[in-house]
Amino acid sequence: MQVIARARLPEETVTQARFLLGRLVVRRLPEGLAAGRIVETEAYPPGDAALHAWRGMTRRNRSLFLPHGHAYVYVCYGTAMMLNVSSEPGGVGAGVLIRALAPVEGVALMAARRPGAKPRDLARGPGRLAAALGIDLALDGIDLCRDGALFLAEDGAPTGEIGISTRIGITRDAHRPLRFLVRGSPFLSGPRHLNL
DNA sequence: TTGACGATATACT
DNA sequence: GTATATCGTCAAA
Repeated sequence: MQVIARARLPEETVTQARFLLGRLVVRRLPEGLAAGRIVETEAYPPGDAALHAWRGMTRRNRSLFLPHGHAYVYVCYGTAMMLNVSSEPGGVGAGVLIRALAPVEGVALMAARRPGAKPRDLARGPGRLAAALGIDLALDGIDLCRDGALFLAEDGAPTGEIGISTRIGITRDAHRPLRFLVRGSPFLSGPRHLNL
């Protein structure tokens, strides 16, 4: 398992969203290591009306304007935390939402943070994934291309076939095919008919 | 299996 | 006051 260096991570938003499929999100918790393989992402490229940075920088979305490979963590609907990877050069403001993980390591640690959840549901959905890995606002803005509390890694495993669909839960620019997924994964969120 | 609903942080009208 | 990149719970079918 190797940390993904910034030079290896694609800068362009859609390219990065596809690249991240099959890669690992690694979290260092006090109790130990927890990691999951990314099976679902959504791209929010520059100019997209559903992108938080669309109307400019605010205190919440400022991490989107960091150079590609930094974490943008925010609270959605007051209760769920969302993990994004910033994309594009510094100052542009764009990112990729991580929507679902296949648990790989530290499954017991994730289960402890998601009481009552079935193994398949541990990190199925952006809010669930963040809860399972103990991701909170303290991690907003950290560099995901360096070994630390939270980072991206790869282990050379084949990604599998990639499927494409419209994004979930948005209204503006809802028709754009910017959701990417690993076909056939049991850990995908969203309605089945979108997971082809 | 599907659909409605409330919780509630942040931004915008 | 209204909208939102969600989730868990509950009820009906």
